[in-house]
Amino acid sequence: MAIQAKTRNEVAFARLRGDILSGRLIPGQKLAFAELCESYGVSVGVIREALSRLVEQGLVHSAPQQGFFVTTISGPDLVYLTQARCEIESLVLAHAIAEGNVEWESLVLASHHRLVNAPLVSPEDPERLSEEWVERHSDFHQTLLLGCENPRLRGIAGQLRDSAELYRRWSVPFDHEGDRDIAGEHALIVEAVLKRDTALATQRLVEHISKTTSLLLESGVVEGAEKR
Amino acid sequence: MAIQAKTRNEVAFARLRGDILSGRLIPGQKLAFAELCESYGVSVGVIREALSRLVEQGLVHSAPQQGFFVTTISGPDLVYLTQARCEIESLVLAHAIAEGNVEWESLVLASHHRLVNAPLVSPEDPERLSEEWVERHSDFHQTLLLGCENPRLRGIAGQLRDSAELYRRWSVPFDHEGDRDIAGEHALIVEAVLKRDTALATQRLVEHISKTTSLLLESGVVEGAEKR
DNA sequence: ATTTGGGACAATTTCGAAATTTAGTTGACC
DNA sequence: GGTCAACTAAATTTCGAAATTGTCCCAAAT
Repeated sequence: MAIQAKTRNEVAFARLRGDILSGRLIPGQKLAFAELCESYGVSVGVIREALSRLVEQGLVHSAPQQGFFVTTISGPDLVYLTQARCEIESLVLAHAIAEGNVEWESLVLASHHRLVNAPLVSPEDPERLSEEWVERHSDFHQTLLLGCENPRLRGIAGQLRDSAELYRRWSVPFDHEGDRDIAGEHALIVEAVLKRDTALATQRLVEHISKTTSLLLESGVVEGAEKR
Repeated sequence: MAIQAKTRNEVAFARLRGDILSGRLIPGQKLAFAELCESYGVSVGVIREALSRLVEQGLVHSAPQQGFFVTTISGPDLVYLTQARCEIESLVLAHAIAEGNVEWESLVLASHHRLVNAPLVSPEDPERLSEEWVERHSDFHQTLLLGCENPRLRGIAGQLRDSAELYRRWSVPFDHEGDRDIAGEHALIVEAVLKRDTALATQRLVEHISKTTSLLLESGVVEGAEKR
């Protein structure tokens, strides 16, 4: 008896979700059933169910009788998303600083250490962020908010962060203007969090989030991508 | 050729969602396929897809190989949900007051007027809120937040309000302590909103949301319902 | 030259049964 | 008398084809 605790639906959902968040499936791309069925080795019903769940998460868009597509990106949406993230992640981080215990502080330190010791750019393509760094970066920010006791607030913040992952593929690892230090920004956030300085921590988090969006908008790559 | 713009999936989803939000399907209840298929006149695949979407909305819970259930309610969850609603709806209302135009003010007045002219309790059962009032009450609160330009923030607030509908079935229309005036609370919120007094409006909104939760927790009906 | 209609093709949507798994019950054995 | 195993029954999960709908191309008419 093979150990198959997870249903085929769950694995298809997890894999589809991973393919979208990692950028292997790019915004605007059509998600055809025939192709996905063969690729994942399951029937259309399983794929439909997984896609429906992703629609509700905002990662996939469905047009009735027309199919499913990876949610498209756009400049205005990025602005809205960034505003929402700044305000809500600040709120949740404030809760975390107020409610988090020593165990949480340890987790923050640990996840930050893992992030620092990850290569920023991919070995094979120095123009793209490494998958390892993206994974640890996501973990680090999620851990920052883990001190907040309210699971509803944590869930909402995580949902917004997932949506933002759609844009990460287009982020440039190097700031060509030369005046950015991502690692330093993370370190400053950790410092303020451990000092329990809520105002300083939220301010630095907002600047960190805003900076990424500003550079992305200025690069003009979003407008180029949304034409698909 | 019959005009059927909506797929069977969409109608099943909408109807299931309505049945849950209106309390016809109560928290903890099992959602068996055979029953739903006959009731809605569709096959299992359609039901599965609709249920999967509702799972992602937090209205339905799924246990692999075991079926789907209406999300259960609990005291702790109600506390978390209320805290999240207070903080996020305040945030969105502040945006609405800052960004909303005259057209939005008109919508607020209109939806409030419709709410005032709806019967509070059901004609056949004076112990329960009327469906008409619940519908208009939901519309009123949604309209309040409609002035916020950011669709992401509006969506999050609406999502939290939907989750709170699971608890509305257990709300008592009459405050047996006798010191509550729901209609008055709504009027005060409208007044503060039209005066563009952000601090006062958000304060009154928070008190309005908190009051409902307090009465529900004090009544002890939630602990009785979650035992199912 | 543009538009309108028909028709073949491809894709999504829906169905109903087969395959798996879980829950409940009966029986045998310690 | 209690525990465990196997069997039965009911439910979920999965599949693959049928039905429906949208898309595209081409021909005919304005």
